[in-house]
Amino acid sequence: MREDDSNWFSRWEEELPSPEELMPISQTLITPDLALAFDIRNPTNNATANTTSLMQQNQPPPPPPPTTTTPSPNNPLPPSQPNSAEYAADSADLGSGAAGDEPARTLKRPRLVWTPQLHKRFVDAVAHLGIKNAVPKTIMQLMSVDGLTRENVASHLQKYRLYLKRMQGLSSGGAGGVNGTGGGGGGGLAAGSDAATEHLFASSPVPAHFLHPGRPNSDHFLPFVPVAALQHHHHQQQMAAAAAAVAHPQLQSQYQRQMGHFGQPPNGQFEHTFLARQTQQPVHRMGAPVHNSVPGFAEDLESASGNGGRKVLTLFPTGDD
DNA sequence: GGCGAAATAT
DNA sequence: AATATTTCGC
Repeated sequence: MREDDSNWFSRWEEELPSPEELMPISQTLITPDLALAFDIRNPTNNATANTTSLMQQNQPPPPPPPTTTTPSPNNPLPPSQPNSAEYAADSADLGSGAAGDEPARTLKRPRLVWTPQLHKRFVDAVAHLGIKNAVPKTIMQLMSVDGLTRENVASHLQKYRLYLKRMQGLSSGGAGGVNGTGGGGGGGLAAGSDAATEHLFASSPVPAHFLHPGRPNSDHFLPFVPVAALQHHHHQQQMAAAAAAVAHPQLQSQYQRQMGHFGQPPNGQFEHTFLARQTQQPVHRMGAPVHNSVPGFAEDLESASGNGGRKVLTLFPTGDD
């Protein structure tokens, strides 16, 4: 594993664009697409920007093993392949036409789509941190998913906690009907109010100790190794750029330029090429270097039951989710 | 300023 | 419906 890491890292290093390319003018420290991907607001900011470029245009290289607060992480989350966050194309920047002139300032990140993969990584992270240390910031760091913000995690975490709470109620108390919905959990789930949540959350197993508020996690082992963890590394910054590009067609040219740079040709499945109702997309399927066994992920366009027309994109691993 | 929970917005 | 954002108390 370690070898692999250094391996991809070397290549990653080699193929880095020259600083000049990424830093054309004094003010722009990073390319717009990267800025977008990293949630870095408009470089036209004053103050901090002009000091000394602490900011790097480079992706924070290999996920720094957060040995900080981790209790005794014998096996920290597999740094493996930090999934890139996928975004739904919301855009539709109607009306104001802000996109034209003053882009960066009013630019909004696209909505994060919590794919089962992403959620799984989330769960793994929480599992390894232990409930106590599992706060948005640390979770986010552990996940090391590019483009993922603290708020993304916080929002998701909030939902997830509610989910866990419900599960607890069902598994332990039960009888009294702690929740008004009363209905099933784990498998059946009839709860009307927040049944929808189930689908996503049910896609990843909930580590046992999550359900027991009492004791600290005695076992911090991976429930199971995520398929993505087996091999394939690199590709991260491309993903980030790509994700951004999905929602912002105008950036595509730059995005492609980037792709040219890192130029990892598409040979994988995985990370579907997902585009909302954008007019057209240049074939941008970047793949993980999925080699032999890894089945990868299949794409599934499923129209939600009772939901006319709306396409829900569900990434599901053909392996073990 | 981060966290968490609830309310509210998109 | 699924996320994001805001608000508020800590």
